[in-house]
Amino acid sequence: MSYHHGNLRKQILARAAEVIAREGIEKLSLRAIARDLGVSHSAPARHFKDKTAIIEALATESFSLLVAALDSATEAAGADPMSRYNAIGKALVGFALEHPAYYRAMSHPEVRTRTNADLMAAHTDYMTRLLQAARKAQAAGWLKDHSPETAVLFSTAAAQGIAQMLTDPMEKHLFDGRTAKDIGDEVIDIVIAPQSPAPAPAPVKKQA
Amino acid sequence: MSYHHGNLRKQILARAAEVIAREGIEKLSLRAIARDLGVSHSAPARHFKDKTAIIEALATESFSLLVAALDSATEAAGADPMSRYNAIGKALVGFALEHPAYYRAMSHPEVRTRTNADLMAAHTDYMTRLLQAARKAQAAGWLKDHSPETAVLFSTAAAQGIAQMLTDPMEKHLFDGRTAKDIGDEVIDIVIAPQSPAPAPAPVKKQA
DNA sequence: CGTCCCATGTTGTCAGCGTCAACATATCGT
DNA sequence: ACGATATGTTGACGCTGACAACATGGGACG
Repeated sequence: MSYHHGNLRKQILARAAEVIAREGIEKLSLRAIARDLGVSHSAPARHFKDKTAIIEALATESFSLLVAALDSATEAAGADPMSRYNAIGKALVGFALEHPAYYRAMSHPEVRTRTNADLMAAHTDYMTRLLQAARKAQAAGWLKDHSPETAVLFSTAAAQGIAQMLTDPMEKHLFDGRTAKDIGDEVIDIVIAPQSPAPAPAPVKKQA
Repeated sequence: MSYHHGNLRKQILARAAEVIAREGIEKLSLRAIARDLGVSHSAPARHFKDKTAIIEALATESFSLLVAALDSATEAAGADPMSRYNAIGKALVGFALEHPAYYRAMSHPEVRTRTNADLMAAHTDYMTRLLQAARKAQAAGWLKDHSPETAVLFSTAAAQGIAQMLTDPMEKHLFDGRTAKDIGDEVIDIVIAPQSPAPAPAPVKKQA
């Protein structure tokens, strides 16, 4: 009971995520969080050296969650390399729609200029998986004439861009009655077809 | 001479643009701007009701500049509809790279939730042109099976996404020595081919 | 030419913020 | 049992955006 709070750090992150989701990342206030948690105004300082550190922690956590989500989506997509990369794209958009706070934390410009080791590691892990999956999709015929870097830039640009537009109040008029998720999926199918083309020339030969 | 400053409004916008370009939109401070312009701390209030109003004004201005840039790029691209839409994409990325302050103002979340009439009009004007150009590109064969809204969402998502990634310190490792502009152009060429395919069937007939 | 209005700029104040330093207390290893 | 240390508190500082009350000077209009 207590004076000591227990797991303040975790609760700060949770509360911060709520606020970001509901009111936007701009409105985040250390003091408001402290008040909400019934703790003194500078208690959070023991856990986060400054305000950005909270967003940074959220972003790091977010990369892990995202990688996990991508992994499970990839696995569920079967063996076809293009299906798998397509599933990654859809999972990325889905993640952004379902966890807006985490997603915004990841793309916050303040975070992107910081060189925190944990954060960078999480980001590298994420990027590495993307590059690997993209390479395999290229081997199956997708964007064969481009470097893997370009392929990843194009596809993540499209995925991140559509995620942003689908959560942008100013672009709602383009929805035309459809749900954000449906539009996202359709756009991802343009970026990379949902399955590899048939091997083409020779008639069917090897088959299970 | 003067107590009255003259064109404070214009200078505020100019100074704000500088600050945003150099230090990011987060660091914008009304009082700092006032100091820089040698004016009292609440002089800006006569011209902008609050801080966001400055960003809003910048965003509105930005949409106009962007539309102008897209128009001239379109014109320079000739008559082919796909060439024209391709040029729009490249011009959009170029604009983002050349005028980061304006571009960031346009995409600032705070601005996107505001329903300022001027801003909405500028945005609608922008979107209308995109839709028109996209429709013509579709008539020439691009993304024929999708609605114009989907086509615009996909292409602007990709363009905005790549613009963001190209200005993101955390993704520099994907550049591989190339310039941002070159990568942007390559990505846009993936989004929409730089010219319409030959009409296919009949051999060459009409020619100058 | 006079005078009044109002756009523009100033001064002063307020509450809220992030950060820091100095202090208090609980928890844990020994 | 006790002392180190992690965690929380209190108080202060300078900054911020916003507002209200006031000052000034240029332009409209007689």
